[in-house]
Amino acid sequence: MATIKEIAARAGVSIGTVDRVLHDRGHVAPEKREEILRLVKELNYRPNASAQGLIIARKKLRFAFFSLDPEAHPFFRELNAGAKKEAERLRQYGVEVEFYEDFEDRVLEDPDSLKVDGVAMVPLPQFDGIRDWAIRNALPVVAVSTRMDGCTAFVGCDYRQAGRIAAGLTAMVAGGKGDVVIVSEGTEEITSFYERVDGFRAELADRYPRMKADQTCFFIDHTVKLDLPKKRPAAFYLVNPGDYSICRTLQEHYQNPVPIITNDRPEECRRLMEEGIIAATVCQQPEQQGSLALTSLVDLATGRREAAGDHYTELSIHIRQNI
Amino acid sequence: MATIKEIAARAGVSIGTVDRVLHDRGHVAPEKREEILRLVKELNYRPNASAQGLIIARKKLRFAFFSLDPEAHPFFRELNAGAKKEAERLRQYGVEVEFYEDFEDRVLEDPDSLKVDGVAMVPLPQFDGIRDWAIRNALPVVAVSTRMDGCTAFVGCDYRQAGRIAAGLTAMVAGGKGDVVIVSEGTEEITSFYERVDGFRAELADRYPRMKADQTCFFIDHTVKLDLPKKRPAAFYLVNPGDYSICRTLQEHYQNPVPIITNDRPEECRRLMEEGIIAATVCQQPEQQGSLALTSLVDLATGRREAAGDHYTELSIHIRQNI
DNA sequence: TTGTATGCGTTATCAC
DNA sequence: GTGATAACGCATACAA
Repeated sequence: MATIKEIAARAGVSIGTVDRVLHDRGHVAPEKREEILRLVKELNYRPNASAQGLIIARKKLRFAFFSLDPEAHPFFRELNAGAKKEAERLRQYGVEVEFYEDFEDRVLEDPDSLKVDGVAMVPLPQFDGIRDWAIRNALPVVAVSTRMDGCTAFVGCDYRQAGRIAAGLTAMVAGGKGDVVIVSEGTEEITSFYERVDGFRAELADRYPRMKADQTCFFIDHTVKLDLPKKRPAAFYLVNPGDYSICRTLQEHYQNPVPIITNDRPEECRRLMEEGIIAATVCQQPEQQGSLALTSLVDLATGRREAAGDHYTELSIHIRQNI
Repeated sequence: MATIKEIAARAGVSIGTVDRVLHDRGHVAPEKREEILRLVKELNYRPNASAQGLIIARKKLRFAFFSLDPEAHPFFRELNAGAKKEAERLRQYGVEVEFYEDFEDRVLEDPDSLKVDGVAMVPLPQFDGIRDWAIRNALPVVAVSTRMDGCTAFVGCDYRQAGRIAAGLTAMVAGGKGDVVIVSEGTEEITSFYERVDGFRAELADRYPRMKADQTCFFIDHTVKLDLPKKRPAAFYLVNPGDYSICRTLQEHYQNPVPIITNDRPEECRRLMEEGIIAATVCQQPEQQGSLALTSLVDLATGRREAAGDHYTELSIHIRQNI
């Protein structure tokens, strides 16, 4: 591998001059500049990543990760786990990460006490203060799982596509025809809900003309029973449930069990797949989202502007054979 | 982050002494040793990865990757691409990788001309000479995609599990009952073939008593037609095809198209999924295999013995909505 | 048994 | 406009 030293030697200059050319800092004679750039190309020079890492380490970068306790929703267990694993890896490069998973934390009222070079957060109203503070201080802000105004980068999945994939799976289990009932917890239509449903219906309309999903049942504490249609549907699409045990209720409602397609796969979901109650699930890789949020922050804080923008995690399909 | 220097300062010794303790090289007074270990724990010391990378870079590691031209099988296109991408990344850490994709290469007859610190290879008889040479010279050998005697590590998927997943998908499209016909190219029963079929049948036997897959049809140039049963099967399981266009032949053979489940997803397979001819495929992440083979080699060559053994890539499911 | 010096490749500062 | 040099954290050879 070519080094800066080698290029300097060949060009008959010092490493300082090479460095100035590489970083476009001027103060270099045009002909020397040309010669150096020629050598860079010829030797296919790439800066040594370890050496650069050592330089970055002396910046002593610190970041804050705002999320929620897994009790709020199983999604956060995996998200936080992924972020913490990545934080441990980044620690080996001299980067530190603080985690806030609690609305009670006093940092929320006193953002100035945060001594960090950037923040990642799940967009929740409680964190708006932190976000605004970060934007005012020109610090990078990464939104995780849902988009947010004013953020530097977004890490999450394409919920519409997730809905489309769920539709494809539903068609598989239903033989490409019949009525699908959409089931969801609570009543509020959050982004992850309506984008998935939107994609789901769009895919049915585009590719499965013999299927439809007109009815939506919301439940709280399994009271979904009341709303279920008399006629056995071809499948259920269970959108972002916090509590998967609703599946048992759905399972027992008709003579023949109705196949269930759902999203994500926390522990409870895995068990139900194992039992054959959930036919398939579409996952958004929450652990990867946690990890990616932090690596994006590092990239942004070290001036890699290409880290700004959207980062989509892959959507994976799981059935009982690849839980 | 704590550094060796900080630990040395706190323990009242020099960094040389701390280093000797960390690497268990002896020649340290017991009480100093204890104190240093205590501090390491207390400060949760982790060596800086960039600094270590800089040390590794001066070893000027070189590896050789033996594979085949994509013409031999589409699998190699993705495998090689993944390996080359990783090689480019490793180059930033001062590691160089040579690629051999040709049986004609004269290195195969003269392994001693290889100046490398380890090799990765797809286990093919043509590479046996290289493998034996590497073993004689105590160099790490990584087998990719198929296991091999004498290798230090294996990178690939669990073909039996792949077969089981394919069975699960087949059951989904077939409604959990009916006869499945297994279709495969050529006549030779290579590992990837029989392990997948083995897993496929085992899964049907374990979980889908109303299904079976007794018949296997081998084809060369679409002559499979001759062997297909009169009665329309519930599904086809197309095992490791080099040429996916056989799907069109299968597709047209019966009045109603029979759903096809297959493995892997090179370009040709993606197109057929797009058209709705292939219902689903189980993929072994060939790109990740290429990448992982090289990172494992680096780990082995730098003394991380835990890199020895088996590395399984994830098995992913793809349908037309997540091609 | 212990400490010191050197170098890895890059960045950045400073003197000329 | 240019070059010399220190520093990042670690490993190691060598001196004491």
